[in-house]
Amino acid sequence: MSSTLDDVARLAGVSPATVSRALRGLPRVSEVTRARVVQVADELGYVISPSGSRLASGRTHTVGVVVPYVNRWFFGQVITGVESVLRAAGFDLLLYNLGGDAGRDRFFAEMPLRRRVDAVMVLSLPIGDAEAEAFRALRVPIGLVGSAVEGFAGVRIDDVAGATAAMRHLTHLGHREIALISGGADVPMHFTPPIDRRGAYLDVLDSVGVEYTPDLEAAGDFTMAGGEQAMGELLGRSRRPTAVFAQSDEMAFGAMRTIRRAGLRVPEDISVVGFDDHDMADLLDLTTVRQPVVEQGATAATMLLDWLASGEPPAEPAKVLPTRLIVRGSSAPLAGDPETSRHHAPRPEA
Amino acid sequence: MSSTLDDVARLAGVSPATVSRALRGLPRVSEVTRARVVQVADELGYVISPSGSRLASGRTHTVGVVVPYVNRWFFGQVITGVESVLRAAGFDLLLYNLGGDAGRDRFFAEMPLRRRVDAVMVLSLPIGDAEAEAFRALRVPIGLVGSAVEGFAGVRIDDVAGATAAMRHLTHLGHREIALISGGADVPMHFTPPIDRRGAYLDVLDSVGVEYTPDLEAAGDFTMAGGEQAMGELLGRSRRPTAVFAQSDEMAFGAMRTIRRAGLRVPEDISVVGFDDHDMADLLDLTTVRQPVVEQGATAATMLLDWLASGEPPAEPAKVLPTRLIVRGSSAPLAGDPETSRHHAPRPEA
DNA sequence: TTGTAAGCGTTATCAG
DNA sequence: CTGATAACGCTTACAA
Repeated sequence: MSSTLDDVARLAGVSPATVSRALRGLPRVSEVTRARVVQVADELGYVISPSGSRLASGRTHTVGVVVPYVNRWFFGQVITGVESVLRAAGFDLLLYNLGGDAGRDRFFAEMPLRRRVDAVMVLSLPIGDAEAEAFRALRVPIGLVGSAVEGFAGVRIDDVAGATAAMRHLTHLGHREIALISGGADVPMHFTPPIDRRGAYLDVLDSVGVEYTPDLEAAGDFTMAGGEQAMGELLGRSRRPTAVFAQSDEMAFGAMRTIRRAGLRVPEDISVVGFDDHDMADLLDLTTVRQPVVEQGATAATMLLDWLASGEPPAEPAKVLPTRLIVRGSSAPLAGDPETSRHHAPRPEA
Repeated sequence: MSSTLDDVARLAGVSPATVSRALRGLPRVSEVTRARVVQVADELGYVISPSGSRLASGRTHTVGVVVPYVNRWFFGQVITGVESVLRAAGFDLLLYNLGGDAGRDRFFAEMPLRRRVDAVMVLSLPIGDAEAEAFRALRVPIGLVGSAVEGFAGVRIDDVAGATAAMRHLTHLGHREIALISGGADVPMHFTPPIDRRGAYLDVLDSVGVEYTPDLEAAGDFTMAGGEQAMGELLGRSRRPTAVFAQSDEMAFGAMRTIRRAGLRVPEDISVVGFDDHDMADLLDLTTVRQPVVEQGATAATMLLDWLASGEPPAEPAKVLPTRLIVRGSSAPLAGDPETSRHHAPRPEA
């Protein structure tokens, strides 16, 4: 039904080998021959057969993209960045959505990418040594967003700096009773964002002479529902915080809701700061730490393709992109704090 | 480096053909032979070469998934549904993100799926005759979510019913000055959701004896920013609506923000109803029409795989999934309406 | 039930 | 600069 390289060769009056070279833009083909071949090819509507090409060359021109949850804002953004770079380079994107622990286990048990990709991009997936080893066993370039592993290409943000900015913002506003809504409980060693953000929380507290107390920490699983619940726990404890730092915007959204349901106001009673600058953060007037999400995906994909093209893994272990504190209406000076309250002007409701 | 089918054959002391049959679970292989082959195969860590298999069989075991914007809530959900079905069936998912008009044009100009997929799933993409023809030219089963085209497998919701429920809800609350925030201006013939929803708007208005006026309609492009702007236009006109029906939740979110920024309250001054039941709808206390999004993806994928397996296109032109009105706090009786106000109890803030 | 052998559509090596 | 020719790894009649 559809025409093959041999068909093109026959009609152009040259050998298949020449057609192959001509169409791929290889040297050692005279321009007149190439022109003829190209013309015949698109007269015939010739399209190369990927299977044939892959079998013969050994390269798939495909990148596997492994993502925990396609349906979460963050991953949709990263994929957008990755996709545009891959597409522009003529690579196919094979999507693997893990979607929870079951899918994750199945993935690592079967490693379905074996023999079908030239490289793999892993998006913000908590990775331990075993997982890193499983990827390494594929013997293809691996790119990471959000974590750094020796021997892989990585792009991340400076989580410490971002979280520090968020926390300093709160302490400058006079807050001292600051709660933390963290991610999950057990994060593998190579997935540092939750650890780094928590570390910054502790350090900033320490820098203003406040002692850490577990009473002011709750886990929110990086989801809205988790944030909602975590905030519930926090409000149920003895000391009510005057501010909350959530490790992600979605958790912050959940927390804001719980606060309001409890009859309290944001920011008058409790200030809330998130992390990400989610699409909805502006709408909900949430103070947050903006990170370049699409760009992380694009940058990581670019590094991966460079690696593929050069054969050399990237020199730098992980590229670090900047974050920026975006102050909105969900954070305000501590009520009655003499130091800061005179700077405070009321903001319009979102 | 990695072992081939021939390696397995040699070690198992059988022919390559037998290995092929044994590993694929085909009949006409004795159980003892199959057992031996399987054992040798995983001793060797044998993994089939997709390229070889594809070239020989002509089937790619891959489905191309074409999506307008991966980073929008709706599409992330649909992809999740599609992915789980494909993965379970052992199919690969090749992702094509159009990401706007430029990408869309490039896609249709190049049709990069040619020769690389067994079937295509098109997610809520506005499709005209030309596009439908382009897909048909691939000569593979095509699945659609959100539109119906003759000869394609389709899954959609009853947009008329959904929008009617939303509009009736508003008219029952006493509203008569109801604005519509519609999608884009130019929707191709085969992409009916915006048309159907608008039709329902007109019909319900008509059923209560209200005449349509363009003053009460604005386009929001199915985005939050678009909804924000559309609401701005509506408020700038002579007649201020007492209620707004937005064709998507994201547009509704934007509209709510504009309303509040204008110093008005939702629902006291203006009721707002959306469409989708977006993750954030509950948080923002938005009355909306819930549609089963993940399930639409899963159902469409299932139909597509059935078609692929049987060779028969689905009998029914498009499967229709139900919607359901979810009443939350963003809609309330028309202020001062004697008919309905006695039923109204105040709701807690979100 | 199993084996033989001819492809499938490219690429790549090596002559010419 | 161009052409034979041998892979690449598997599937699938067709035979046995």
